[in-house]
Formats: sequence, C-alpha cells, structure tokens
Amino acid sequence: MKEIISDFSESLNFEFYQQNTVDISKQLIGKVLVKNNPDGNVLAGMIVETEAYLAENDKASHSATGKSRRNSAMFEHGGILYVYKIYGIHHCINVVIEESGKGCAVFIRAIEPISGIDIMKKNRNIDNVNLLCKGPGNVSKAFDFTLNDNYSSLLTKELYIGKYKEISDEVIGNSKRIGITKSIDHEFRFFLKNNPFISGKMF
DNA sequence: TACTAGATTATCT
DNA sequence: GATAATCTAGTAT
Repeated sequence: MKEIISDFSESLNFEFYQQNTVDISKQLIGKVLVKNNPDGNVLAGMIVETEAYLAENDKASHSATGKSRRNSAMFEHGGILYVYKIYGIHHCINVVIEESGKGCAVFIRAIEPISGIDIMKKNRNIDNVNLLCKGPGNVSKAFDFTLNDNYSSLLTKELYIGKYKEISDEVIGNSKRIGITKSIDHEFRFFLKNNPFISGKMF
C-alpha cells in the first residue's frame, strides 16, 4: 500500500538551489524529501532540522580547504546530493547549493517520517518513530543513503525535495551548529520549534 | 538528567 | 598516522 504524500510537480527546481545557502537552509524546513526506491518503496519525510555550510569564511565547511576527492560534489552546481562517511560508521547527507565551483551545502540533520515508515524501521532496526531520522547519521540510515548516492540529482522523480507545508518565520528557531570544532560562532542551524523529531536541544 | 567512552574507516596530511 | 558535520550504551549524579 503506497501513500502518495507529494507530487513531483511540486518539486523544487534547479533555480531554487542556486540561491543563497543560508536562506535555502531555512527554506528547506518544512519541505518534504522523497526517495522512490527501485523496489517500489516510497520513503518520504519532512525536513525539520538543517545547517548551512558556506564556501567563504567558514572553517567548519568541508570546502574550506579546497576541492578534494571527498568534497568534490560540493563544488558542483546546486541541486545534487553530497554524501560522506563520518567516524567510519555513519553517512551524512547534504544538499549542494549555489553555483558550480563555490562549495556551499545544506546539511540535513533531522526529518519527520511521513511515508515508508515500516521500511525505515527495518533499516534502522528500531521501532520508535521519533528516533527514526533524529540526527544526520540516522537520517541516512533510515533512507538508506550511502556513498553510492553522492552526486545524485535532486531533480528526478526517484529523488527530489518538494513543497509540503507553509512554515512561518516565527516557528523556525536558529542556533549554533552541532558537533563541529571550527567556526563555532556562526548561527547556521535551523530547526522547527517544538518538533519532537529534531536532534539536540532547542536553543 | 548528564557525562564518557568506544565503535570503525574513508579521506586527508 | 591522525582525524572526523555521530550514535549508543553504560555509569554516575
């Protein structure tokens, strides 16, 4: 039984991803990430927590030290996925933003599951829906994103981000980014206030 | 509720 | 050889 949660006609277009990274980081809150697997399973959820990583003046960004094998996807044009592995165990997903050659991305930290919840539970091997996509490593595991998904386009029917809910500014909180050791002063983390699916604390 | 340690490997220096 | 945009389980408070 498939639940149709979003229409591909509602998907964000190429131009959307070429805009300012911090703006997009905030705008992605309340949007829906949709992944149509080849086996027919639809995985989807609302983005509830993001962080912006910039090309300039941001030592925490992977692009800060220039292009390398790992971060090369970040230097593509906006609208593709940048996936990397961290601590040898977890995958983390980013949405590449802005024009080719810059090195900007939005880090997806947490998602509220909407569709394909049984598959996500199986992928995570847990039963608590609130924990399914809490934290970047868990998002990747629930959606089964791996290094193979690096460079994937977000402009296809198989994988895209679509409009979902209108979110007003006052329910979006922002704070310092989590888990980094450099440029810790920037307040580039955005989240949906009082949402039980976000990671970390709400301050 | 809060802190700490340990897991584990692609990538970078 | 060292590091890392993390997560979880365990112990302490």
